[in-house]
Amino acid sequence: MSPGHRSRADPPIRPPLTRERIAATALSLIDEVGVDGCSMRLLGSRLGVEAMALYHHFPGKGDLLEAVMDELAAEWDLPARGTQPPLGRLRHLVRSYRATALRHPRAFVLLAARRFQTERSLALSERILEALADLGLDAAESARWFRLIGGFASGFGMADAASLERIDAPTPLGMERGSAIAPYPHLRAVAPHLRVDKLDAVFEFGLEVLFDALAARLIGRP
Amino acid sequence: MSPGHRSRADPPIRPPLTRERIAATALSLIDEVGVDGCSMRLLGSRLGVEAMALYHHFPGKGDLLEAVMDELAAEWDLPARGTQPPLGRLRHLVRSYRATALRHPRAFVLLAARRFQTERSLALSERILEALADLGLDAAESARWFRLIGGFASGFGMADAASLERIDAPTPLGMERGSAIAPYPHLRAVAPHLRVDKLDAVFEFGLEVLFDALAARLIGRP
DNA sequence: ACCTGAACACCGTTCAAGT
DNA sequence: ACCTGAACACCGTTCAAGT
Repeated sequence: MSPGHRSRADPPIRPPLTRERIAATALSLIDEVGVDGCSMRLLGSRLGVEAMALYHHFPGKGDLLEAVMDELAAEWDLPARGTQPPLGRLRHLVRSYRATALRHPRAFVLLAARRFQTERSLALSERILEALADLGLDAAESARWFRLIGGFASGFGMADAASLERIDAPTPLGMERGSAIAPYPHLRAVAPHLRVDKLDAVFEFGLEVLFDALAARLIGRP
Repeated sequence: MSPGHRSRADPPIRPPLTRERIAATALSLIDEVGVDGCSMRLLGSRLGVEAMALYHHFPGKGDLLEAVMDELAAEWDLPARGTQPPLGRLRHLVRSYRATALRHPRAFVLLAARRFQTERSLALSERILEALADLGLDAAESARWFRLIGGFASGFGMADAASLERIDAPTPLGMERGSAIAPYPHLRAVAPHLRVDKLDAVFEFGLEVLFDALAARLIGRP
């Protein structure tokens, strides 16, 4: 027998349990069953381990979910300062953030609803503020635009996630079905333009409005 | 003894259990302990009743939370069509929606994260679309502005709610404490302008940017 | 150091029974 | 019709025990 031989009594081989592997598995489990459906016990079984083993890598479920948020943040693309002018970088950062809602509609609520202080999330904020500073905004103006852009990206992402949820969800469709909105003529007229296939165009329109307004306020500055 | 006499064996008097009273109590319980802390058992005990009694008024917890959302919606003020010009009505509607985040920071996440199809929520959407139509926008343009304004209001409200949460929460403060943001110079510089006492000013700035942009695109229309 | 098994104090929900 | 009590199938988490 070769030196690598495993007898019948050996436990089955599996990749070692690490924070990274746990968080990545948790994210794909949330993609399947949602945040509420992602229990420590179910996650453990996905990893071939008892639920309690997870507590050797995370103090509690809150910390695990924070690691999942960092997993989302790892997908962001943060362009370096020299590669593009500030407005282009801003556009790129906002698109990158919103793309998370399209890829992980069920996990996106974590970003919007929970405090969020990982290295990568702070890095995104720093890049946005850096771009605003490069445009010549002072700290008070940057704070205003930061919250405006952030509110837009977060609110838009939530709406995207909700729209994508509905596609294969068994829940009542609401707007897409005529029934609930029947007494509301304006809702009826606008509903076709809020469909899932229009999400990108509507998002790009909002981005354009915001950045046009920002650019307009920069005219005549040193 | 008077006809209204109650013998020692009578159960204690309490207001009758109705959907309305259950939903209102659930909202104030969520204000105290958050959505996750609002269990059917705890809510029942607040109402002087076993948890299972609630299932005679709501098919499940999801329906109860929808009634809580309608309770939030009942606080909105929807101005009638004749009282103000369309832009003034829009401003009023967005302020009214965002005010919910200030009054009920722990409940606000329900509005942002859950599908939401009560009469009152549809009425708010209809009023917003009515104002946009009164400005002369067609259905496709209305859909774009509806999502832009909605994303702004929703995203901003979530940020407000998160800021208010932090005040008496035992969770780490992050930005307000210097430690986590120490390596990020722009975050450090901007943090003082993101404090809770600046929320209103920052919100009004965003509102002004959005409505200026909207008004600018209406110039020269019939 | 890493994982298991049993246990504790909770959940939402079902169901038969009470009044 | 409205509410209770017991029960079921789950939770997150603690802790002593295994290797």
